[in-house]
Amino acid sequence: MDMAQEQARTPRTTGTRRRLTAQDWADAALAAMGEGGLAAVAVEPLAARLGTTKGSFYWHFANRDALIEAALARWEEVATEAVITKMEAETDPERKLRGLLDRTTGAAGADPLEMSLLATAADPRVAAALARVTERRIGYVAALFAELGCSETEARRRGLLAYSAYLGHSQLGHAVPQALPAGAARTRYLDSVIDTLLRRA
Amino acid sequence: MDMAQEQARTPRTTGTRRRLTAQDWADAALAAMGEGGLAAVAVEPLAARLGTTKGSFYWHFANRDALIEAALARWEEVATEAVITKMEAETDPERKLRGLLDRTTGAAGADPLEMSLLATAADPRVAAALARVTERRIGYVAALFAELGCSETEARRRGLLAYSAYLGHSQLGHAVPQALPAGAARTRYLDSVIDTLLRRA
DNA sequence: CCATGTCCATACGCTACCGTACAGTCAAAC
DNA sequence: GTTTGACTGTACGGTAGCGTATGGACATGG
Repeated sequence: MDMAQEQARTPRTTGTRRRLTAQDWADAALAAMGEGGLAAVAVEPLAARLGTTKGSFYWHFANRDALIEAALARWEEVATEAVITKMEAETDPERKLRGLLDRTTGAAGADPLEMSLLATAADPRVAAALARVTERRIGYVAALFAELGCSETEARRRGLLAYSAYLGHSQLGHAVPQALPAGAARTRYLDSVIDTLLRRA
Repeated sequence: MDMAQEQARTPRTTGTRRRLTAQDWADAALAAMGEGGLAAVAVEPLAARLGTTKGSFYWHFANRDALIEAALARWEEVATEAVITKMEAETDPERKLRGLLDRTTGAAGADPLEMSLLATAADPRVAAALARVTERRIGYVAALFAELGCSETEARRRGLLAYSAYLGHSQLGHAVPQALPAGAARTRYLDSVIDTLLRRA
């Protein structure tokens, strides 16, 4: 998700050259990670991209690891709630599900950052963040199925299947987009998926 | 998947210290990639792991890129057909599907190498290999649904959904295994998934 | 106007890895 | 037994990135 929303958090020194905050670095780290994986979270390249130098970085962080940790914390805080809270405008659970699927399989659905994180689960910090976010999401979807009349275990099953399908779809959108239907076919496909998931709810 | 099957391809010098082939390097590269991603495909560490030195490597390959290319080619050749050919023992398409799901969501389902490759789709060579393998697999599953009486487009849709679910499941198995049911619950879950995917076939 | 604390720039040493050069080894062919 | 060619070891130079040290710059409060 959309980072860099509140840009005027520091007094914002007149107009010469703005000073950076730790969050600026964390956001840049997430962006880099989305593009080139964890390995791309490298201090010097990031500094270049931010138009500054390592001197700045090592003021805000003890080392590269601290940056990674901060970036993960920021992601965790933002990644889950972003979509879910937007969905809460709707009340009908079926429409919520549909909205979720639409939103998460759209352009932003193939979020390269999440793909990177999933591929970096060997790192225990990443794994921990992923575990929390995943549980939150699956739980949310399962709750929707429960609202639609499924038993607890059935709701969990369907939530898991739905979330798996979403993850796989994202992977495909990211790595093999030509395998996915586009345009009108995409809509028909999503309809059919919803239909399959909801049948005999 | 399972490499190093034919180990006696070279005359296999008596018993002192065996010499390496290009394939040995390619297999080692795939192994390393499964563990640490593309970045872990590094000549010197691989040499150490193989108990040799760079001198050997640069005899067999022009450079690191050539190794990566060879490793991808080897993966592509092996990854798709392995499971599919095993499935062909069965004749009933529904049982084939079930077998596929069982096999691919088992222990080997969370193949870290595939996860790594999916995360490295930014590399055009990786993307090309993935595209071919993915198309082959989805096509195969879609053909099964067609055998079960689906129309062409419906079969493709279900094949895509099934493959997406498989990919997502693999991701979860790899990154957040505790989110997946285990033991008997796993069997019940897979049953329910098959059931969902096949309904009104 | 100076002092102080915050933030950044620059220079440095260190390590890991890439790729090259070249000398050495060792089995097989003759 | 020598030669030959496939293979390996070692030493070297180059680059990228980490982390440290230290000296500014610059705003703000005294």
